[in-house]
Amino acid sequence: MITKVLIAEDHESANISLQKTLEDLAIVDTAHAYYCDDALNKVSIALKAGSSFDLLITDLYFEPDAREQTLSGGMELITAARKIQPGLKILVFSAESRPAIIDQLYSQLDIDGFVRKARNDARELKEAISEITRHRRYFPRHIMQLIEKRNVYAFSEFDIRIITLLAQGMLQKDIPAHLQQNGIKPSGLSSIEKRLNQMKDALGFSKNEQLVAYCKDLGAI
Amino acid sequence: MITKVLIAEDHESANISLQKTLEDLAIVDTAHAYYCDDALNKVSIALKAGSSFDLLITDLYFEPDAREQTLSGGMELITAARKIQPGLKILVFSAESRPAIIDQLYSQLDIDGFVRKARNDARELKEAISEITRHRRYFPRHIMQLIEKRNVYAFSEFDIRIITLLAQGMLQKDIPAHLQQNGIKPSGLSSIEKRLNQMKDALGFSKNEQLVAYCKDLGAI
DNA sequence: ACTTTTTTTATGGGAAACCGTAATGGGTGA
DNA sequence: TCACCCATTACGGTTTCCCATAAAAAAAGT
Repeated sequence: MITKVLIAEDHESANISLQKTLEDLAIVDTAHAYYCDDALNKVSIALKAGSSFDLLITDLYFEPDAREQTLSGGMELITAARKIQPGLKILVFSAESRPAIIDQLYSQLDIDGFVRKARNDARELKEAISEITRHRRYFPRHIMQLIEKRNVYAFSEFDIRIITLLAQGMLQKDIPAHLQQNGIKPSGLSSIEKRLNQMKDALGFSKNEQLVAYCKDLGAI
Repeated sequence: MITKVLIAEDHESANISLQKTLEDLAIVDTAHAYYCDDALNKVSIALKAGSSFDLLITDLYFEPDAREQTLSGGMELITAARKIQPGLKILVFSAESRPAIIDQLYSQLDIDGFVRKARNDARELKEAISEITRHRRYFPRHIMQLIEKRNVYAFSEFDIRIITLLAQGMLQKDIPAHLQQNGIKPSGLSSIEKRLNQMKDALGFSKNEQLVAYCKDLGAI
């Protein structure tokens, strides 16, 4: 059963609606954190006091301000929180829509649910919490579709590296030297051209600009 | 005095927190619209019934779904609503942070206030409504700073057009023909090169890929 | 150990992009 | 009308990219 919930969210308004939604579910034991570091602290303190949180609802991106933070965002918070309390359930509530990012949350950070800030987000939040209470993960169909849409082409580390360098303005002809310096191989110019051609071919593109735009949309770079 | 408020916002959660915030201000006569067209309808109906709204709180961007809409977003809604009820006060509540857009809201659409979905947005909403009640416009300092901080390059329609075409894979040398077909001038290849160079120079870039990536990050394309 | 296959790297010709300069054309004022 | 200014366009040389082919290296198979 989920009774004690921590909300990590910098937007005051989102915080308010989350609290209201939890009230509707008869969950009244809630704590709020407007900064990642605060959130981690509260998890730690509650754990030591023997009254640990059952669920952490967190955003992904926190706007930086004057207060210096060690945790840069929701992903780091999730990793850090799970480190000190492995069983903690985690529900991400964010406006993020890029498939690569959401996929990473499920596959690498092993979160229990993701609700996108969108049309019916309050209703979805209730569904998600209800699922998590039953020790199930929340995988709504439209989120799955979003993730699967990514499987058009599977970018490798190498692919991303090349496209990132291009997006940063590096000349194609200068990439081999850069790869060699970082001990990455293959590093030949022909290999880079070949890889780019394969990607463009698979996606029906003809120019590198298209690859950059596509990867930006996906959140791959 | 502001007593009757219409909220146009597709996010259920944002809607909830707005309602809560208005309740705190003892404003209980509120209506909600999850679509722009609905919002305009409600403004129109209330006006005809002699019980018009005092204030419209609206988001800028509404996610398209199955329901076909004539109004594409908050900006069009504002224009349309002011057309049928010129005196309507308008407060924009959005995550938008691009200076050029916010500036446009104040200077062209003549809105009464803008609150960005951010850290202290609920508090700011109360301040804004309080100001608007006194028939003053809400121009907090940090919003003004955002607008004035226009050191970032202001892309023109022409710029965006060119970069969009590049991101879609069109060859630079083929762009002049395309522009001529659409009756856009200048259309010379040199003019396009010049514009691209100006943009790259202003942003410290050297390659078109950087421009594409930058515009994707900005949401300009 | 040797051959076969695959991957990586090198090379050269042609296309596109880049960059400076010159020519063209349209508007403004004397 | 003419001269002038500005924006736009045209042109030529250089660099980078693109693409096909060949050589070299590495991996796999016998």
